[in-house]
Amino acid sequence: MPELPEVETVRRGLEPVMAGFRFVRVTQNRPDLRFPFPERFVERLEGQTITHLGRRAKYLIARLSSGEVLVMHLGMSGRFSIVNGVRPVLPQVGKQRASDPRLVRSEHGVRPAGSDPAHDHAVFHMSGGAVITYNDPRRFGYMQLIAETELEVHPLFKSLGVEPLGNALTADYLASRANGKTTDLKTFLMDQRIVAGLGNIYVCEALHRSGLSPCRACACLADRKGAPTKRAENLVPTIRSVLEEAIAAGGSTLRDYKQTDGSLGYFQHRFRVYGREGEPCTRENCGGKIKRIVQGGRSTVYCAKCQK
DNA sequence: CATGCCCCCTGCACGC
DNA sequence: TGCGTGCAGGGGGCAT
Repeated sequence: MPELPEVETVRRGLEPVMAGFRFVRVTQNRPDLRFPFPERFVERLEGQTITHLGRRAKYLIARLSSGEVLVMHLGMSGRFSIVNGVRPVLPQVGKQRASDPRLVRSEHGVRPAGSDPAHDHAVFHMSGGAVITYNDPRRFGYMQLIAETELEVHPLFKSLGVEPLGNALTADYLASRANGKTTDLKTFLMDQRIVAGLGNIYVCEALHRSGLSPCRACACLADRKGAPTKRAENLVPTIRSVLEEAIAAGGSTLRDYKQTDGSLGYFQHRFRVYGREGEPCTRENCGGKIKRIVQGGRSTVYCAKCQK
């Protein structure tokens, strides 16, 4: 699920129940996700107040009163869900319970439909009453505790590129980073050391909107003198607008629900290439056909007719 | 230092 | 119905 717009959507969902509140109780249900949970994870969180909940690239960053920051990455399938301190009301135990459509049976017993307790890896009970559950079937996500003073030099952050929605993303910047490189444009934009927060979907969408082929050499963003080309000038606002539209739409929901309150993002309905392999190009009067190729081990979808 | 490939893990859609 | 295959929003680590 999560590229920058999804992570930002999650951040906005969590902020009202995390920022300014204290971890009253923390439950850690397994030793590791992608990496082991930090040493004494529960102890280092319980009692701490979150003074700020921010985002850098695809990371959520909770600043703690202890001087540490809790860094959370959602990987491919990580999700947070919030229950506001009240247990969901379940119907009576008995015959009618088994047939209640709000409930399902699983190896974990009868549980609310849509819940997935097998992959609830951490639970935060906040002082405001919210119960925040981190669920991640694939466990590509992770959490780290880092001293706030070391955040910028930490290996996770020190080589991150610019925020695509910040002032640092300019045509000049792209040109200077792309100049002389032989990488293709798609892989270049996916590289978190260049632009931090873009992922497969939004790179494909931005390239289609800007009419640029993902196969083109990224060096096309700079001219012979290293100055930005028209392509670079065009690409920057396109990247921004795709991300901004996606955030405004609550991100994209690909499989089940995604936002912290369980509601759906709906930007996926505005994908112009992603998930449209084999379909006619969505560009007015193009008439091309959207195809899928593999670049850097990841799928790229694009229209070879209107993306040059 | 840069690039390419494999891998982590689970679930789901698809074809037979 | 059941099974095998391929694919999925990310990115670390290793060989070259």
